[in-house]
Amino acid sequence: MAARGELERTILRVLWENPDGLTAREVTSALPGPELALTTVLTVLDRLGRKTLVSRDETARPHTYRAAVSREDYIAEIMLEALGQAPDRPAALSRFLGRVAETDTADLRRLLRRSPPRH
Amino acid sequence: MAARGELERTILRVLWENPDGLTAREVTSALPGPELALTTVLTVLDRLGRKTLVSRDETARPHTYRAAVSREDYIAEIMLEALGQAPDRPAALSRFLGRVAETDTADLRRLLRRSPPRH
DNA sequence: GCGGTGTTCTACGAGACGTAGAGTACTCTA
DNA sequence: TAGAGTACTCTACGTCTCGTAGAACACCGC
Repeated sequence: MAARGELERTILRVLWENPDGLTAREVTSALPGPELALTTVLTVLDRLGRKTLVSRDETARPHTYRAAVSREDYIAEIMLEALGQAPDRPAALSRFLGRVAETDTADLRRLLRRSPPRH
Repeated sequence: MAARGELERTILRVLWENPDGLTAREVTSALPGPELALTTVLTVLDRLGRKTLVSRDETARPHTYRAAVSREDYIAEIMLEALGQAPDRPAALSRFLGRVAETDTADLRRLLRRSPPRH
């Protein structure tokens, strides 16, 4: 299940940028724009928790919230899910390659070289 | 804008599987499960049209509906959009490669070989 | 025990989506 | 060319997600 709302994604981003975790109040402060009510942020953190995208450390009293998935995993997951819908995967990959930036194809080449094919 | 609902995606899939286009009634028949009301399908086709995911030929009277985006483009678009959210694109690509099937990495190698880097 | 702060419960409005009836428009045929 | 049948549009409603936050409850330090 993915974070589909704007606020959900923004909060996830804030948590990704603070790997050590933040309190709800800190998240609130870190959010751009006019400050939201603390309860609003807590509600969204709770929803993200139900989606297992955020975990919470309840040992200390102002609980600490952390992203439960790495940003890269999250993104890779979405990409995989999209690719999984293709009946013709090579075709989808081909379109993908045709649209990514040059630097991305260069990165892909490098990455594929690093982990050579186990025949 | 992506088709987020189940029915919207299913209808898109039916249209992708019938590249010559279908009438609303034909879409209705092609849908799995108990037959929906024709108006239901027409409503969804209209919504997909507003999202520019479906086009319609109005010259003949039972209008003909077609997917306005290829399945591969649609999928590549979602993948690109996800990748675009990564501040560290190579890292995201790396995770992606680490999770795709072996056949996919093989395909990627082949595709990257076919269109060599313009240094 | 009390006051302040954090957390949970409950709620509401907006928007997307599945669903489809009522009304309107078109077209074919008698 | 008028009627019948079919297709399309308009409107609508229930459900779900999401942004938003107050009210109520729990906890901790003084």
